[in-house]
Amino acid sequence: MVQYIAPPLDLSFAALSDATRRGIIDLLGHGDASITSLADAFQMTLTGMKKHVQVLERAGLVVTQKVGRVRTCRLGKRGLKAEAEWIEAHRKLFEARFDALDEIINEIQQGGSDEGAV
Amino acid sequence: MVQYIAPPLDLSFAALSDATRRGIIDLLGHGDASITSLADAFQMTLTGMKKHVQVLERAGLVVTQKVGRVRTCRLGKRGLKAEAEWIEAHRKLFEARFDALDEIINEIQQGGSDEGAV
DNA sequence: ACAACACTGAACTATATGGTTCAGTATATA
DNA sequence: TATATACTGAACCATATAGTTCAGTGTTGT
Repeated sequence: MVQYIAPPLDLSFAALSDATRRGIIDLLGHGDASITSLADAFQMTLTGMKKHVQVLERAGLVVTQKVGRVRTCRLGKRGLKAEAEWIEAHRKLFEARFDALDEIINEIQQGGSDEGAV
Repeated sequence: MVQYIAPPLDLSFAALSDATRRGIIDLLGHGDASITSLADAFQMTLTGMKKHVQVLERAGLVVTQKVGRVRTCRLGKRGLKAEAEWIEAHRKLFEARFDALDEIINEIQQGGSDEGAV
């Protein structure tokens, strides 16, 4: 069994940081597509589109397969699980932080000038 | 009322694509911090850390405030809502896509020639 | 055989990132 | 007042991105 090194979040978040690439994922969500059709859809040269697809591929978000002269792109099995998990975990941190702040504000408003050192 | 243009997902995903910056968010989730303390934590020059914080600030993920000579960084109120929403919506697309594939595979298998090509 | 098609690779541009050093400015402290 | 602290800005470096053009290669259709 070949060990699959999961592309780190670096690659997937970087891949998602471009609107064209998010659009590609969007489009592939509704059906597989060739490089040419993607290039048409986003008004871009074939070469330019190929680079975007490569970025998505490196991130594991898209897989491609060449049959004859056509390379077909589809969403990767990996999905967005790891990314969703990171975001959710940290969303909780954000909220916890604001709850802590609210407490401090409440304490200050109570009138007690005790150091709100959080 | 000043119109606040929400930083697009481009900026936040790009901000999250670096492990150091994800680490900063992690750290700020447990308490506010100065540039110096962050630079220490990540073994980096002050100037380098300041750039990271600026990237996070532009993305709206972190806010800073300078008091005296110390700039304190904390998590931004904006949170990760928009990012979570994008990820979740597209996670569903990924899964729907695989369900569609499974159906096709089932159909093929009904017909006999079982190419396990997935 | 030959033209059209789909992709690929190299090379080039402009800009951004991730980091540094070095030289400041402003603030706190002894 | 002098010194240390905390940050800031400019300049530099190497690499990556986002895009292009141009010149191929290999495949399909007539």
